[in-house]
Amino acid sequence: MVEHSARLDAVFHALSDPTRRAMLGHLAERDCTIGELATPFSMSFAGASKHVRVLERAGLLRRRIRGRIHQCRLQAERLAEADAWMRRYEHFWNDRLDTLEALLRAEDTSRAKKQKD
Amino acid sequence: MVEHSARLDAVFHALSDPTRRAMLGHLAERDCTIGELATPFSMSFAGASKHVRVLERAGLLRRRIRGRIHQCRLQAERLAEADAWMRRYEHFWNDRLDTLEALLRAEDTSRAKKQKD
DNA sequence: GATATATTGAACCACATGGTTGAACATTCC
DNA sequence: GGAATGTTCAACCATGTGGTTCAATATATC
Repeated sequence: MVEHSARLDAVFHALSDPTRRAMLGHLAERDCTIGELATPFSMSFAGASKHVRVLERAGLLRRRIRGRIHQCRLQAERLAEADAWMRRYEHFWNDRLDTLEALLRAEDTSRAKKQKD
Repeated sequence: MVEHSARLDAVFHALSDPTRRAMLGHLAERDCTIGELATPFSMSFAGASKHVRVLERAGLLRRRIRGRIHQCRLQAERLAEADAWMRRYEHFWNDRLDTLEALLRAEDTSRAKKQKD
């Protein structure tokens, strides 16, 4: 497996802040300028700019500078990497369902037996 | 939607450190004591203990104290929550494939046309 | 050229982080 | 009881974090 480690560090760190997650939410609907990303949060422009840079360094958005406007676009490949990491644990959170399913199957079997008897 | 925000903060923060991700990797294979979690990393016992607490507070592991031994078990529900959050973006990282597919289809169509001509 | 707009940079603050060390605690073993 | 084992606590350190403010830069508009 490739050495994704530092990348995952950056992505998970970027996602660990609710402001940044909300920014990604906005970017999911449409491309945004820094200003548009800043205004929903009662926060200084410079503060928002820092958050955007964290997202950018994590590879979660791409910035296109057109004149004085910085247009940001969601870039989800790194999210995919992070998701791939998480899915290695998928069967752990499905186990309860699996167990339940097994129980139901066993119940059916015993009921079928009873009917035969 | 429920207010998962603080939980997601904690989970993503916990995942943003490579040592902690590796610890989860070990826990995925078998339950471990704090000592077993600490030894693979050239790190003090107390340091490992801190990491474990971060994972515990994020709800990613459960600790069962039996005498002087603290047995840790992976608990993946919170991973599932984080994964659910990420999958809202799933179509973004599938878009490239979709686009490629569309291009291939278009190419086929135009080739078919040429053959007709 | 002057002014308004969009963004970053730099300096700062309070606080959290990842790490250490050494002492303390609790339990098990001899 | 005494010694070894497994773990945490407390204090400390260097660095990073999320936030601010104010100045600087670059572009657009009048």
